[in-house]
Amino acid sequence: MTVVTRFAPSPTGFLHIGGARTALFNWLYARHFDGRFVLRIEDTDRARSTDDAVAKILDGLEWLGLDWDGDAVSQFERRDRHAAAAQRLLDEGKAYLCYATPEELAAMREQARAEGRPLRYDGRWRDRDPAEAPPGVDPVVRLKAPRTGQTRIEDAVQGTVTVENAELDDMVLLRSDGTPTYMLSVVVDDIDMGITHAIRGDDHLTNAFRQTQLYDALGAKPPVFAHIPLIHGPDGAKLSKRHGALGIEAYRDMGYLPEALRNYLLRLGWSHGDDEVISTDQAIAWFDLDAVGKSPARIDFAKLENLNGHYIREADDQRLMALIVPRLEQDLGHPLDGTASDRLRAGLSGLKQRAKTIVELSDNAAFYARSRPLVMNEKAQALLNEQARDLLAKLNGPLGQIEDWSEAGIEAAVRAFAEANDLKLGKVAQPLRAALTGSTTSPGIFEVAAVLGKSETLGRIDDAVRPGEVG
RNA sequence: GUCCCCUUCGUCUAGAGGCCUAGGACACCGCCCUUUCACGGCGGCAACACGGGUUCGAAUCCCGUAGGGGACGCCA
Repeated sequence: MTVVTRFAPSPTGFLHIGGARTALFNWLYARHFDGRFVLRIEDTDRARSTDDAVAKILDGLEWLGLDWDGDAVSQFERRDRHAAAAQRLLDEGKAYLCYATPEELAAMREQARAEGRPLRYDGRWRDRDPAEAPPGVDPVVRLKAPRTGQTRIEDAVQGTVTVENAELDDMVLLRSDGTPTYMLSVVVDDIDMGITHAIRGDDHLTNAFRQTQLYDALGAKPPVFAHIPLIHGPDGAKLSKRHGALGIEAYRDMGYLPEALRNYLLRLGWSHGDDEVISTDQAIAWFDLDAVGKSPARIDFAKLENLNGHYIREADDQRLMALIVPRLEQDLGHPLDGTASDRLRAGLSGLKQRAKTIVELSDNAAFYARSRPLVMNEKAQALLNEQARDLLAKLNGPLGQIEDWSEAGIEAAVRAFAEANDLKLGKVAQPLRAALTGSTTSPGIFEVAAVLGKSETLGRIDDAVRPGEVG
C-alpha cells in the first residue's frame, strides 16, 4: 500500500514553526516510503480563512523546500461531499438533530464547571422526538456516539491510548447553517484522499478519539495516527508570538537558510543516534516515526544559528550572492556597480566563514560594497588614534611600492614593515583593518586588501590618516 | 474542574535490565591555532524529577507523588 500523508493547515494566519515541522515530518515520511504528500487547506471556517494566509502558507512550504504532490485541496470546496456524509449518517440513524442553542450549551458548560463535572454536551436531543423541536431553531447534526465501552487509538508515536466513551460527547457534524465542521471534514477528506498516515501536532490527540468514532460510524478504517509533541518557547511555556511562533517568512528574513531550518526542526523531537548535521537526503533515507520522541521540545535559537552557520559555509557562492546583494542594495540605497560585485564575489569565501545568518553575512560584506570615505564604527575609531594614523601614513609608502598586489605579496610587505619598525604584526594589522573595513573584525586583512585592489586600499588608508579632511 | 499525555546536563537528545564511574550536539568556561573575528583542535562544567517496589542487578520494568503540557467550541 502506498503511503499517503498530508499537511492540513488552516489558513487563519501564517505558517508557524510548529506547522512547518509537522509539514516536514509528513513530507519526510512520504518521501521515505516513496509515497505521496498532499496538501489540504482547512478553510471551513469562512470567517477566519483568508486567501492571503493560503498564499503565505504555500510560499512558506515552497521556501522550505517541501513540495507537495498534486494541487492543494480546498476543504471548503468539498463541503457538499461532507454534508452528504452527514446526511447518510442521519439516514442510518447514526446521527441526530440537536436543537440546543449556543446559549443553552454555554449555560450547560458553565454549570458543569461550577459543579466540577466534565464539560460536555449532555445528549439531551439524542433520543428525543424531532416533533418536539422548538420553533425557529435551526438544528445542528450530531453524531450518535457510543456511550459505553472505550475508544482506543494505536498511535505511532504515543503508543496505545485509550479513553472511556463516556468521556466523549456527541460531536457536531453539521452546524445549524448546514456547513460541515472540522471534525466531519477531516475524516471524510482523509478517507476520500486515501490518507494512510495522519502525522500532526499532539494537540490533536484527543480529536483522534472522536474521529475514530466517526470512522467507525462511516464504516471506514482510520489512518495510522502519529501525534508529535508540540514545540515550546525557550521558557517552556506554549510557543507564543514573542518566542518564535513567527511566520516561516520571518525566519527567512532573519537570515536563516531553509536547509538549516529543516535540519534544526528535524532534530527537534527526532533523532538518529548521535547525528546532528543531517542532509535532507539522509533525512529521507533515515526518517521514521519510531524515532520520534514523546515529550515537547523547546526552541533554541543558538543551536539553529550554529547549524545555519554550518550551512552558510557549505553554501554555493553564487547562491549567497543572490541572497546578500538585494539586502546590500537596500542598505546602500542604490544598485551595486560592477566593481562592488566583483569585490563581493572575491571576498565571499572569507566572509562566509564568519557569518551565522545571511543578515550577518550581508552586514559583514558591506565594507566591500561601500564607497569612500568609509564610516568607522566606534571601536575602529578608537583604534585609529594619532599613533595608529602615523603608522598607517608610513605604511602607505611600502604598500605603494608593491608590484605583486596579491595576498602573499601584501603580507610580505606588511610583515617586513612591522619588522623594520620593531612592531608586532597586530600593531600594524589592526589599524590597517580599521582603515580598510571601518571595523575591528573582518576576514584576513591581506585578503581584504588584495580584494579591494591597490588604489582603493591606498585611498582608504589616506582617508583614515586624514579623517577630518575628507568630505 | 474532568480526561489524556509527558519528565536524562541550561537546551536538543543517545540510552530499549548489566556495555553507564550515563554518550553526543548547542550554549558556557579554559587552552591551542592566530593580524581581528570566525572556523578548527584539545580540555572543562553540567543530567537519569522524587518516593516506593520487582530483580543478583534499573536511567531502562511496575506503582505512587510532584511538576509540566494538551484537550474539553455550531475554531481548526
